[in-house]
Amino acid sequence: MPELPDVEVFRQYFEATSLHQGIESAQVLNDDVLSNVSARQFQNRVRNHQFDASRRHGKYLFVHLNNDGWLVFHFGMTGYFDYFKGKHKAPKHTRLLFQFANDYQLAYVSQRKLGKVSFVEDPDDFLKDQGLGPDALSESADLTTFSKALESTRSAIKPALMNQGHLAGVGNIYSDEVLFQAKIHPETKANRLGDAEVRRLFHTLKEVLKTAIDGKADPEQMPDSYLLPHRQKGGKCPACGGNLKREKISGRTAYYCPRCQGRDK
DNA sequence: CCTATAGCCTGACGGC
DNA sequence: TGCCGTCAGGCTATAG
Repeated sequence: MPELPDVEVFRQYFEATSLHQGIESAQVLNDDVLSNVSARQFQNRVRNHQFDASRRHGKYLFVHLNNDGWLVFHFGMTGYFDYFKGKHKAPKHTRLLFQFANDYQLAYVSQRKLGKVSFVEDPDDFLKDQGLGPDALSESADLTTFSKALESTRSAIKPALMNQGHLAGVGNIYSDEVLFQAKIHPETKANRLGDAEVRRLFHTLKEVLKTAIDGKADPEQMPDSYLLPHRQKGGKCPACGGNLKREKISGRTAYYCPRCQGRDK
């Protein structure tokens, strides 16, 4: 699930539920998801402290602890948070569980364990180490940067948009959505796009991500003109009604409308 | 250097 | 019902 819009919604959820709450304890139900700390270290650093700030960059969520240091959540393909009242059972595949003083708990759930949680002193150092580009919705992800990134690669536009080193936050689903809205074929070579197309793509990208966040990253809440709710086998193009095409592009499943999204490669 | 591909991990779904 | 293959909104290490 988690691309930029999803993670932004997780961040808002985290802020609304888990900020400024005394953490009485934390459980590590599966330490596969911890990347640079042991279960014991994790529990010790969290216990009797509070989360007091959050920040998102691309698909990463940073939460600050009031005793210094940040916890970094990455959600992989199947991660999410669930905040619930103490007595209830934690969801299946809960890997980490925070117990708050108000008798609520926050679960970090990750079915496939492709996500990771770690501790960092400085988020900016972490981002640099990961080689991440600017967050797709930030000011520093401007047209010039975007355009340079696309010129620098010979790959297809879809994987170029998903390259976190160029621009952080766009994944498989939203790259399809952005290309559909911009009416660009996903296999078009990134460095062959004309100036006008690059500009259109850039504005579409920002627009789609913002719209998705406004709709809580919920396909049901997307505008009728969006591909997302139709992105399934047998899906029809919301613009022309034609059959959507499903194809593997650099290892990932792409959906697009062959009629609306030209086929100039 | 670059880009493309297999592998990680677990479960859901469809076909036989 | 059971078994098997395929697929899944991410990233990394490795191969070419």
